[in-house]
Amino acid sequence: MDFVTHLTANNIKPSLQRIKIFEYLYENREHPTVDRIYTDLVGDIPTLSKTTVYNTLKLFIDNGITSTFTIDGNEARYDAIMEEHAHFKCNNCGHVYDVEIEALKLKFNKLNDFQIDNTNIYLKGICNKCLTN
Amino acid sequence: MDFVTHLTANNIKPSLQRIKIFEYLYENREHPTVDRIYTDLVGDIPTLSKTTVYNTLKLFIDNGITSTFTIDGNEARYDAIMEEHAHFKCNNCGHVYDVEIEALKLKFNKLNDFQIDNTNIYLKGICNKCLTN
DNA sequence: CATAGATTTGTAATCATTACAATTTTATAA
DNA sequence: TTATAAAATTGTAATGATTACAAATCTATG
Repeated sequence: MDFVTHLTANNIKPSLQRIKIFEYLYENREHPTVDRIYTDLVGDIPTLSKTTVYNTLKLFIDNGITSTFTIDGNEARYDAIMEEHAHFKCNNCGHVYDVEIEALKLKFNKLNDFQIDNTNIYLKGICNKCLTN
Repeated sequence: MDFVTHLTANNIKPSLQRIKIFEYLYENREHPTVDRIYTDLVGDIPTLSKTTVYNTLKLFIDNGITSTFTIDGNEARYDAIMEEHAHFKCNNCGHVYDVEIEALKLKFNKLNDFQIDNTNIYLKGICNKCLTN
C-alpha cells in the first residue's frame, strides 16, 4: 500500500500529517479513537495538534477512505478499511473484533423501496476466548 | 399496557416521574433524546430535572425495559420497545424508521463460538417517501 | 522572492453526560 | 401518629469529546 498514491488518488493532498494518520489507521486495526491516534503519533510529529487529527479524519471520511462508528455512544472510532463489516465488542475483555458479513444486502430485502447507502452493525456479547477461559 | 404493573413487575418502584417517563417512551415511538423527553414532560411535572431523566432511563435500561442507541454518534436515543429491530435513518428527511429483522440470529451464525447478547443495526440512506418525491 | 491559498495549530466554546451533595419524598418502626 | 432511615429527586458543578475560529505556518505559483 502506497499511502501517498492512495491519498492522491482520492483527491487528498498528501501532507506529512495526512500520510502519517492514514498509515496509522491502516496498520493499526484496533479501531483507534482520536485520542489514541493523537497520543501514538505525537512522538513522530511533535507539533501535531488534536484538531488536525479531527480535521484529517473528517477529510478522510468525506473522501471515502475511512469510516467511523461509535461503541456504546462514547468516543468515535475510526477504521481505514472500507469493506463493509460488523463490529463485535466483548463485554468481558472489551476487545472489538471485526466481523465479516456476506449476505448483508440480502437481509434487508424487505426494505425494497428504501435506498440503503450505509450499514452499521454492532454486536455485543462474550467472545470465544473469554468463553473458554 | 398498565405502566405501574409493568414497572413493578420489573423491580422498579413506580414513582410519578418513572411512570410518566415510561409512558412517554411507550407512546412516543420517535426514539426521543433525553432533551426531548425532558422538554415534553416538564410541563406535566414542573419540578422535573434532566438528571432525573438520565437516572430513570439508566434504571430502565438496567432493568431491561428500555433500549438505547445513538444516531451518528451524537445524542443517545431511547426506545421502550424491546423486540429486536433495526433503525433506518433517511439522510434526506432525517426521519428514523424502525425496521423489522427476522433472520437476525441466522445471519451471524459464523460467530458460532461467540455469545451474542445484543445486536445493534443502524442503516442510512434515502427512504421510500423521499425517493418518490 | 513575494504573495495567495491551503494546512496546521492552539485556545476557547459547545454540548451531552456524569458526579455529587443537598433536598424532598417514601417507607418503616417505635 | 411521629421519628427516623432509606430511596428518589433535584440543581449545580465537573468532565470529556467535539467543534469553532482565528492566528501561525507551510506550499505552490507568478
